[in-house]
Amino acid sequence: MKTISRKEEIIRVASRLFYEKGYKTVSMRDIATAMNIKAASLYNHINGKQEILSEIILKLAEEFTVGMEKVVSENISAIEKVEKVIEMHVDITVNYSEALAALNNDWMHLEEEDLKAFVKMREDYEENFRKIIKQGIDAGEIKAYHPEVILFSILSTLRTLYLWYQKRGKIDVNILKKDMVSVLIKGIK
Amino acid sequence: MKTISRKEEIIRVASRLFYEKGYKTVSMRDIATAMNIKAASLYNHINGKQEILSEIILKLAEEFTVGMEKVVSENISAIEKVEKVIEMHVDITVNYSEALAALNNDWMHLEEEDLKAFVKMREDYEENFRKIIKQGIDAGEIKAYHPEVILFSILSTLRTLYLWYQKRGKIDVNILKKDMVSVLIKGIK
DNA sequence: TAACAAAACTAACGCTTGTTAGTTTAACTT
DNA sequence: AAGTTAAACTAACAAGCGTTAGTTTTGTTA
Repeated sequence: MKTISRKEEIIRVASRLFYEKGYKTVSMRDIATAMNIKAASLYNHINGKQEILSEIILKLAEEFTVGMEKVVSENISAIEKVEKVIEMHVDITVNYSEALAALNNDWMHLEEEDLKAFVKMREDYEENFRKIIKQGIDAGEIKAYHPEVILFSILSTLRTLYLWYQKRGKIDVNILKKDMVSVLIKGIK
Repeated sequence: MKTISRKEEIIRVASRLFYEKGYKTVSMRDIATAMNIKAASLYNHINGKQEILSEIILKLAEEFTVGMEKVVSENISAIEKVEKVIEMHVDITVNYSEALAALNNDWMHLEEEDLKAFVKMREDYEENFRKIIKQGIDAGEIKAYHPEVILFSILSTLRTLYLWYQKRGKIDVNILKKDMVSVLIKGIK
């Protein structure tokens, strides 16, 4: 039986607050109050505010990186790869919709080491996506728009999905996947 | 000859800093330092930090509202209306790319009155856009996906455009408009 | 040049921030 | 029941925050 540790609980509560108000606006006292303890008690479980942020963001970034690498290595067409990427985004969004806010809005508040690691992962991710699209265009599966514009359009939608997923009553995952694939793929095929 | 007032200069400098680090992270001393003056001097021109934020956001929101109402009132097809909306977004993005960061990321830090006004404008805007899409579906001009999914997909892309416009060397406005219309419209038509 | 207004300055305020040190309580293990 | 450890507590710190009051500098007009 897996019980969640106090540290994990702090991170979960912090994610929710960061989602609502942003990293800089949420104080350690805010997080503590939400857990019915005092701010100083948090330090029995974590090293500081900064650590909470990097745990949230880097763990998620890892998830995206691993997912993307898996898709890239599969022996399927470019369009199918794009579909898989979309489905991965939907899966992660559904499971971590609150943590995604920090990744999207507060990554610039990471410190030196972590910031560099995050930016690297992000760039690699985009580069992998870009390659898939180019490969699809070369194979004649995807319309020959500027790859950059296609990449931007799809990624923008996927990255903002967590906002809409929260706002409108958490639709069924499979329906959501189907809708996203439809709207995002049909336009470029 | 129109010279910009000191107040306008403060707002311009603040916009740039908010774009880079976010409203909460930027202090009045940061803004002052960027202008080579002391923080207290800012108060000769503005009433407070909060006023800077609301001037930035509400002025932009007004711009969107007016633009949308103009499009809605035109006697053209739904698809043409969507095109006009996309072009309006591109125009505003090009002219106010830094101020757009505050509107997108820091609107929740507005206070009571201003916050209510902003949310109202935003909702009205989305509702107008939604109506255009539904009208297009009814007229058979737009594919019969869920209107909400189409709305979300297009708006996400447009709202994030300011990030990409800054990152990749400020492309020519007309080319950008053409690309955006292509990618966003062809998928739903 | 004297007068005036605009816009800078210094100094300080009350408050909140993240974090630490040291102590007490609560919950298991033996 | 005694001992041990995890996790809470109180109290305080140094630094940074937005803002105010009062003063000095700067630049323009009479």
